[in-house]
Amino acid sequence: MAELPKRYDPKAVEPKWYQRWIDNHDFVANPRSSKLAFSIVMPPPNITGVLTLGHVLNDTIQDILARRARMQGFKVLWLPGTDHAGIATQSAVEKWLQKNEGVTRRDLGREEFLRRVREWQDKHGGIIIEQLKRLGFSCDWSRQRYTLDDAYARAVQKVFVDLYRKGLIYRGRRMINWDPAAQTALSDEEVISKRQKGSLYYVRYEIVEEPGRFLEVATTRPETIMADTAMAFHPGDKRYVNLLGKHAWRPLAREKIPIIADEAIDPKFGTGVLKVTPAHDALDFEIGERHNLPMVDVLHPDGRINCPAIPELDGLDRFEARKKAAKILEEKGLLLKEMPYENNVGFSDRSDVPIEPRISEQWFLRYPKTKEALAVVHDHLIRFFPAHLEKVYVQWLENIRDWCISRQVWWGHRIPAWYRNSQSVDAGVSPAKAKGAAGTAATTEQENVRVQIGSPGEGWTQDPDTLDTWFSSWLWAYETMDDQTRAKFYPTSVLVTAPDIIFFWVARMIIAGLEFKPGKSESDKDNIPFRHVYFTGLIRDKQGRKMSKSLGNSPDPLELIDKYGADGLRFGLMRIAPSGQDIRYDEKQIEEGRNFVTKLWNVARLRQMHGSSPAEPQIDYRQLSIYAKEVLARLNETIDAIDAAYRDYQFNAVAQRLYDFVWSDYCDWFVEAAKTEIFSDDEAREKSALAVMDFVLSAALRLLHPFMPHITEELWSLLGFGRDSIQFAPLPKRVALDDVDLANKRKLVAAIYETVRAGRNLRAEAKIPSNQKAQFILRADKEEIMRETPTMARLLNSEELRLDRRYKPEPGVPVALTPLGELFLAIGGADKAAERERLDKEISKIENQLRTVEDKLKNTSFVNRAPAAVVEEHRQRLKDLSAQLAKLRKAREGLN
RNA sequence: GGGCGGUUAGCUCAGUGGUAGAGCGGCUGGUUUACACCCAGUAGGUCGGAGGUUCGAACCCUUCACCGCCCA
Repeated sequence: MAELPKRYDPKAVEPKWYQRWIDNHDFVANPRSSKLAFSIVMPPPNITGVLTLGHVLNDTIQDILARRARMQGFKVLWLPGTDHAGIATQSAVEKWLQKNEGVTRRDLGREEFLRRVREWQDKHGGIIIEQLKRLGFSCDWSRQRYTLDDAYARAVQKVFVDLYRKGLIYRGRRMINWDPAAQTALSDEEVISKRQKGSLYYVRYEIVEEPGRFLEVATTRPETIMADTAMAFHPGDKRYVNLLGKHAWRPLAREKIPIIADEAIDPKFGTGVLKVTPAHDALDFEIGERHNLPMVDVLHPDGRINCPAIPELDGLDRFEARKKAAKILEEKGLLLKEMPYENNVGFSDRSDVPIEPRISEQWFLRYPKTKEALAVVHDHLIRFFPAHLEKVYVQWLENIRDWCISRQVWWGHRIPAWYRNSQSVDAGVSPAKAKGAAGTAATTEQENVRVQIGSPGEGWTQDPDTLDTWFSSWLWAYETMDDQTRAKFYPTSVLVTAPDIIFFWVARMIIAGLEFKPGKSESDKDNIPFRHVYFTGLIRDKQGRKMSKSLGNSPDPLELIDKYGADGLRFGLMRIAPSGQDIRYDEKQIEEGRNFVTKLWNVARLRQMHGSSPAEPQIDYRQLSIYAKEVLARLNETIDAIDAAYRDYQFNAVAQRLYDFVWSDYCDWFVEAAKTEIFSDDEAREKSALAVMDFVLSAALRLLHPFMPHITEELWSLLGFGRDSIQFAPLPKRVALDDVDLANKRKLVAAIYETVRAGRNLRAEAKIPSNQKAQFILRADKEEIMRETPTMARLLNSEELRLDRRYKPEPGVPVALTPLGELFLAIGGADKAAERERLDKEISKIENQLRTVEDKLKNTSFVNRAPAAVVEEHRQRLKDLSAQLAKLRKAREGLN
């Protein structure tokens, strides 16, 4: 067997194994397999995207689940793919075109622009997939899908047509969220409300019927005054009742507008009077509908003012116009005051600019199956981890509103609606067209509109708009699978995603599954898209800020892989990923992951230096040292703890347990103790120790494989464990440790390790350098430790550990109390003063502990009411502490 | 305004009723034949504040403060 290189080199090892796994088709899911199915669909990254730490976190968790399931004997499908990301991709390409060719998409025209996007997609779309592969992810790449695949696109169109025929999709003229930067409508979910500092302007409107009398209004948006079509107050507001039915002069674009009363007005806000601007505010729109007010739109789609009547404002950007309008009012003496003001403004999740509420004709979906979607989560057909996110989901579903699904974007799934007259086709972009009443399915179901896949024939023009990207990705859980695959792998086992897309994606996928029923029966159980949803945390920087491109605080995972290896990055990240909480990222933690990988490598090297390992390590229970029994018992505990943590998706707990077991239990204690045997002349003992090393190492590699696939495969292969890939090796089971004496043996080991710690402390206190051998004497009366003294001496780095039950130390010889007896550090010329000080410190520590226990036991209600076992435990502690104290005091007296 | 998380060592976080923990960082000593990406030792905490329940509270309850998220 080749010697292991002194250093582990992930750069050489990781690509080698990944290529081999791919060549062997190890990740391909065969739907005809007789094994039980385990499946995950990967949340598809955007084709515009590059790999972020968020992807690493998310997809590493999926890989861990997939790899563990393979080892548990499941047939695993992990289905990858990408998302066309309508607005994001279109914006990216538009930006690129503007920068490099100085042209807009309208300059190019729809066909040419789409050709350019596809070009761009072919060049950039695969980048993130290749990046994912560097992390060792075990996706079935033969099944890679794209939301614009032909079959997938047909499915999206079919779903649209079906929902339309069911009357759930309709076209309507409604108040929507308009993104003036991207120039498209958005759904409610894509609007993020942010606290904004601005001004509250107090404006005077003169009463038409009572010249000289004014109505005062507080508004944050003076630039929309030209669109006011009424003034309104609360019907119960006594200040204004006498004005009802009269009129006010609109101060900009001067015109008479009625004064009305409406319940929706908050009499406590501002002056209690509202300027009603139905075309530019959702609440005002409702008021306008109730009072049959005209709607005046004074904004261009890009957010500039559209009001030729006022040349000073016409064409100005809305925010410049706001200041300008205030100035004009001030000059007219109609601006009373301007107060600093903070309010919530809706921002576009896409462009990060303030949204304009705007009347526009769009396509909407009335969500089906909302009750069922609530029930499947409530009844735990679908479980959320962490569970508290169920409440967020419930809250959204209970207040659900129709989904605006059309986008004024060219890149995406074009809406399969056709119009007979091409002039009425500019849907959405111009709010002035389509003058019909508020739309319903009935109004759109005219002979001039057809909803179907493919053109009805000549004279028909397709709707120019595309569908919200989420209207395609809500089918991702099953439209990515062919029939056979679906029969085997749907519903999927678990979805791993971030909590910020719980509405965008998770909830909508559940609804889609329940509505379209892709499962093998009609029952909800067979049609839910996944059984579990695990929500990861969001990764923040050291200061707790979100990772963002603009802050530049987002590290490049590829650089991290170069520095620390994919396994190091994966493990480091997993160890700090608590369930349901955000993650503070610090590169130090990735470094620790790398260090752990190195530790594993080195302990394997040590093993390998002592000869080859058998393919299937066996242990002979009768030959086991007490240290071996201890480490095997700890292995059992680790296996149990890991199982429990996996059940709750506590990946950080799994990682931490493995880290502690390998580093502390195995390397620091067992291996060090076993060196006595490994280096001994007794061949049987050496063989037994090496067998235990192999046994535990083999188990640890398998337990670690899902977290760090490359190095575990490399070591599995180099050490010759098993003939096949570790990927399909069964996970280790608990070792049968049926020694009736196990508890006593473990107690002895604990006492020995405790004694070693005490001795090391004595050395350090006595300032004996680590490289200098020391002499210890244990004043003990336990025969059973006789044969353990060589091991203890090794662990203490001492020449020897002498047992002497009658040992009489010179005054000043440092002593420590251990569970095995008094341990003396034999040094010449002991420093009496230092020892005195050390003992005094020790004595007062014990005295304090003793006092606490005594006080408790003196408390009769404690003794009477606490469980007997607890009281007994305290009594025992009292005994132990008293004995220790007596010994310490005796040692201290000798120094007087 | 409603809802949900969080507040434990300098930092990042475990700990869900019975003696406060880990890693990192700090300090001390060390190239001990697996590992300086390491080994050994060590300092450091009135568990956000105040009440309550209990023999006993970091943990359960109430309330307040601060930080974060979601929804209006």
